[in-house]
Order: sequence, then C-alpha cells, then structure tokens
Amino acid sequence: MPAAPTEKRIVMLEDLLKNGLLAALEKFGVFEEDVDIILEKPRDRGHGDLSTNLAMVLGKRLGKKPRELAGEIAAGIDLPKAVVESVEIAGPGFINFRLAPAYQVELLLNLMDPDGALEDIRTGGNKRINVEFISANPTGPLNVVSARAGAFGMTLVRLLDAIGYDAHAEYYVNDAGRQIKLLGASLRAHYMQLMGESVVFPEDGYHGRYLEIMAQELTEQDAEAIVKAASAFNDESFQRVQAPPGNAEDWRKLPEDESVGCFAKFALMKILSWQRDTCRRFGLRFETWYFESELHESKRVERALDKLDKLGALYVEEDATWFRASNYGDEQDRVVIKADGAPTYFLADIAYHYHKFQRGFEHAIDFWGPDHHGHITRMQGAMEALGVPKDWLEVQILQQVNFVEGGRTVKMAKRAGKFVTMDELIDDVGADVAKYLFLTRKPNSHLDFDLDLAKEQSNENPVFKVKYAHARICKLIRRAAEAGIEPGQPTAASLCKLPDVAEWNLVRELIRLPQVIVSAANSREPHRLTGYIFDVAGLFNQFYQRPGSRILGEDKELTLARLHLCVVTRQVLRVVLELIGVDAPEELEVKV
RNA sequence: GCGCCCGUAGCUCAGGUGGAUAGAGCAGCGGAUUUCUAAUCCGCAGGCCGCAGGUUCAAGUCCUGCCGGGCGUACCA
Repeated sequence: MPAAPTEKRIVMLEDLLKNGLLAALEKFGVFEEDVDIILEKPRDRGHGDLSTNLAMVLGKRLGKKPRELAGEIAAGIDLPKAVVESVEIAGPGFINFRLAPAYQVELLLNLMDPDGALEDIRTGGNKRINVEFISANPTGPLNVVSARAGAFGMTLVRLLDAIGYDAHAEYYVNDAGRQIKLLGASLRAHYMQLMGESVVFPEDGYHGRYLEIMAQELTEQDAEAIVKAASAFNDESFQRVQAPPGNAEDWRKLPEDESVGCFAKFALMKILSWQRDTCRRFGLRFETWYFESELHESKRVERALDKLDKLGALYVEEDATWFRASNYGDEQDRVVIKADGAPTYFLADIAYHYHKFQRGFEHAIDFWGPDHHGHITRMQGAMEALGVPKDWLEVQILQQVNFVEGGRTVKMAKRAGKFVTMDELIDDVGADVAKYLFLTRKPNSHLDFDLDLAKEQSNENPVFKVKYAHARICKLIRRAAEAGIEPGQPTAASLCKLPDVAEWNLVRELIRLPQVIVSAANSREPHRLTGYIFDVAGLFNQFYQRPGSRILGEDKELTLARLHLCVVTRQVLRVVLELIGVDAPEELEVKV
C-alpha cells in the first residue's frame, strides 16, 4: 500500500514553483509560515500555464502596490529553464509561469507510460469502497431514472478504481415487505381475471401492462417451464431467486396468503431477470446483489434493533418503537417498529447499512433519488448511533430526469404503469448515447432528456463528435501505415518538433488528464469527463483541420511528430471513454 | 411552515479550493472544402450570471434576505 503523493509530478512542479517563490520572498521578510501560496491554472491561455495571486495577497501587508511587488518577486525568482520557460507579470499583479515545451512533452509521454501519470494518481491505497446504485424496487422493469443512476454509479466505480481504490458495485433488492405482497396480489388478480374469475383488484396495486402480459404467460406455462425460467439465476448472487412449486393453477388453489406469496415469488423472479438483463445491456456489472429478505432471515434486522436498544437509542410510544433521530440532527424521531409489530423499511435499511459496514468497507457511497433526500440525516444518524464513523456513509442525490417528447414533458408514474423503460431507451438511442448524455450534467442538476433529439442520432449529439475523433485518428494511423510510416511509441525528440499553436493547444489539454480524473472522482462529478473529451475532440479537430496543412505530409519528421500527437490523443480518448463505459470504435460509418 | 436542489446567451448547459475580457453545443447569419471519412473547421451576432444588500484588493462563485421553479416533509417502500 504505497503512500503515494497525490499527482506526484504535478505536485513536484508546484513544489518547485512554490520554493522558488519562497526564496524570492525572503528579502521581504515573508516566510513559508506567513503565507499560503496558491497556484492555479489561468482560464485564459495567454496568461500562461500556472499563475499565482501572491503579490495581490501580500500587497497590503507589505505596503506595496501589487503590480510593483509582483515585478520585484518575479525578478528575484530562479527556476530551471528546462521546466519554466518564462515568468511574467500581468493584470493587477498576477505572476504567470509558462512551462517549457520540453517539460510539457515529458508530461505528455507520461500518459503513455503504464507507470507514468496514471499510476501516480493511484493514491487510494486499495481501500474498499462500496458504491450502491439503482436499487430499484423489483416491482417493474427498470425505468430511465435508473439509467441515469447506472451511468453515474458505474462510472464512479471505475473512477475510484482509477485513483487506486477498490470500488465495489452493489445493488440492493427490496424483496420483502408490503410492496412485494401487493405485487403478488396484483399479478394474481390479473391471472384470476384471465381465468374468468371476478376478483377485486388490490387497492394501490400495480397496473402496469407488463403484469397483464406476465399473467397471460402464466396461463400458458407449465411447471417445468417456470422452473426452467428460474434456472437462469444459477449464479451465486441470485441463489435466493427460486421458482415457487407447481404451476399457476396450483398457486391459485392455495389459501389467499400462500397464493399471493407464490405469485409474488414468480413476479419477482421475472422482474429481476429483466432488471438484471437490462443492467447487462447497459454495461453495468454488480459484484453484489443484496437481498433484503436475507436481512430478515439472518436476523440482522433484529440484531440491529437490539443493538440500538442496548445503546439507548430507542423508546416506545403509542405502541410503536422509535429511533431517537432528533439526537442526530433529524427534525424528529423515526419509527422503526410499527404499532402492529412490523419493522419499517427504515429499520431494514439500518440493518443493511450496518452489515455493509461489518463487511469491511471503509467507505460507502449511495446514490439516491431526490425523493429520499430527507432520509439522509436519519440514516447517517442511525449509523452514528451504532458507532460507525461519522463520514462513513456518503449519500449522493441524483436529481430527477424529465423526459421531453414532442416539446412536452413526459410524466412518469410507476403505479400508473406509464413510463419509459430503460430497455426502450437503449433500443431507441443506444446504450452509448444514453450513457454519454446522462453524464453531461452534474448529478444534482435536473436533467431534461430530449427523447426526440437523442433518437435522432444527428450531429447535434456530442458523443458522435468524440467517437468520430477517435475513429479518425485510427484511420490516420492506418493510412500512415499504408504509406510505410509506423509511428510506434511517441518520443520526446519527435514531439518537441511540433511547430503549430493548434498542436500545443492540444498538448496542454491532453496533459490535464490525470487532474481531470482525480477531480471527477473526488468531487463525484463524472460530467467533468465528458466535458473534457468533448474539448479534446474539438482541439484535435482544430489541429486536424488547420488550413493548408496535413498531418501526413512531405516532411517525414513533422509527419512522425504529428502522428505521435495523434497516438497520445487516441490514448487519452480511450482512457476516458473506457471510464464512462462508452465504446471507442476504430471506424465509424459516415451518414450522409 | 420547515428542509433539499435549481435559476448564467433564443434553447440545453459548462464555469476545481473566490481571480484577469463569463464559455461551449444547438438554433440564426456569413465563410472554408475537388477529405488524411465534413458527424469537420473559421468568423459574426447574441449576457443587469433571478433581485437586493454584505464580506474584500477581487464575487457567477462566499454570507444574509427576498422572488421564481422542482422535490420532499408517513407507524409507504
């Protein structure tokens, strides 16, 4: 477990500059402990590669005009020319540093080196982090809201792995409680109706068309077919998914409670198989599918309750048992055992998260919908009460997705059975486009997803621009090979020969990759990745299209240098596309 | 009522720990091009960054109060 410094090479550069500045400050009687030197990347490239506001911060204290002070500091600074090409004064008193091209090239080559920049950012020490996302109720097909969660969760898992954590994707299945009974009763009612019996459809039952279809199937399936369907769940995560004995006719004849249970079991089995397949289609890989029913059977729910009780975090009032959530910042206390003796969902959730902690995860990240944000405080409070470290559970709220079709918002309501399913989305726009578009917005902003636009597959779609840039580079390299030029691994000698501004603009963007990955991971904002490769693709296109100059030209050395730049660009695009789970094609068919 | 999120160009949105002239895509207008696959590139136009105060050398960014929109506020899950 190496205690690697964050972004080693970047830090080295910053230390170099800071030490240089500190040395220059000595004659003003300012020392390290007096000042916090901040180096930042200027927005405007004309202002160099790194910049400090030091003179403005110190101006007042030293009784000097910031701009003059900046000049004096800059004059006294001594830095190796191989790293810093120039130090300039600008604006109200900024000191701007411009990096030497050779140094930028070194950073660029690190991106190609397996032990280079991308290894330097692996600072997580292989700590295990649990990332739970989607966890949709198993009462219907996954809808598009889950698609956004899937795109985010999976990308965050890969990002955390990229910075050296051991991230673990998990899906929590709420296969217990009232809703499952309701699901079973709804399916049973549909089935009975098909068999010519008049039954009252359960109040608050599920009206989705998928249940009618499922009931229809049941009228045709025999016991063997049902068992066969269950056998699709032969992998370890799904051991709990079993077909009920017999066939639908047998279930119908059972006493109502048992009958509903059989129908529920069947519905659960079918729906889980849909959800699992949809996740696979979307490129989501869960290490664990965690079943709520297991929590109840293993008595973890009871044990969590006992533990809370022993710690004095519970009390009884009006026949219900309450958790003292208000002691932990919640507005009020919360019920864990209802007056009728049944545990609440909250209690099961406490047991679930406590077990997650006991399973050895050093940190847990949950993605929740906006309708659950009110639960964060009580959940964290319960963890705190159980002695779990305060920041152990982190909850990310993913704001709602509004689907717009024909200029109007499509309202989705699961119980009303009216929603766009994730499968439909994948069918219509493709998994890659959907993933990319979901990842263009930050998690806590509402997202308007224009279905018409996404389905159009027109050039308005940014994902095509990025894929196209990648394919174009592949084609260029193939072309070069046909002409007898094999670029091989890029070299410093060659890259230093790049003559154009457009090329160096691209270089400067490419070498940001490690920082972009680190910041996207730590801020839990994967949208920085899509923004970044969009910019990389744009800068590549500028380089590619610059007037009167081709990449494959007469001058062998120049051609090689530019091909090397292409190779690094391709590498960067690949790394990021892989992080967001989008394919990087070697070729794209151009649509007219 | 209370809590959370959002308010930036006509539209959809970016704008790490406060920095220099607030950016991009789309839509609009005008160009480039006999392609290394044009799903491209260049230019123009478009902004009281919701409003009002405050903090400071410096505020789209931080603080307070409003206004507007979304969501939540169960002995449901």
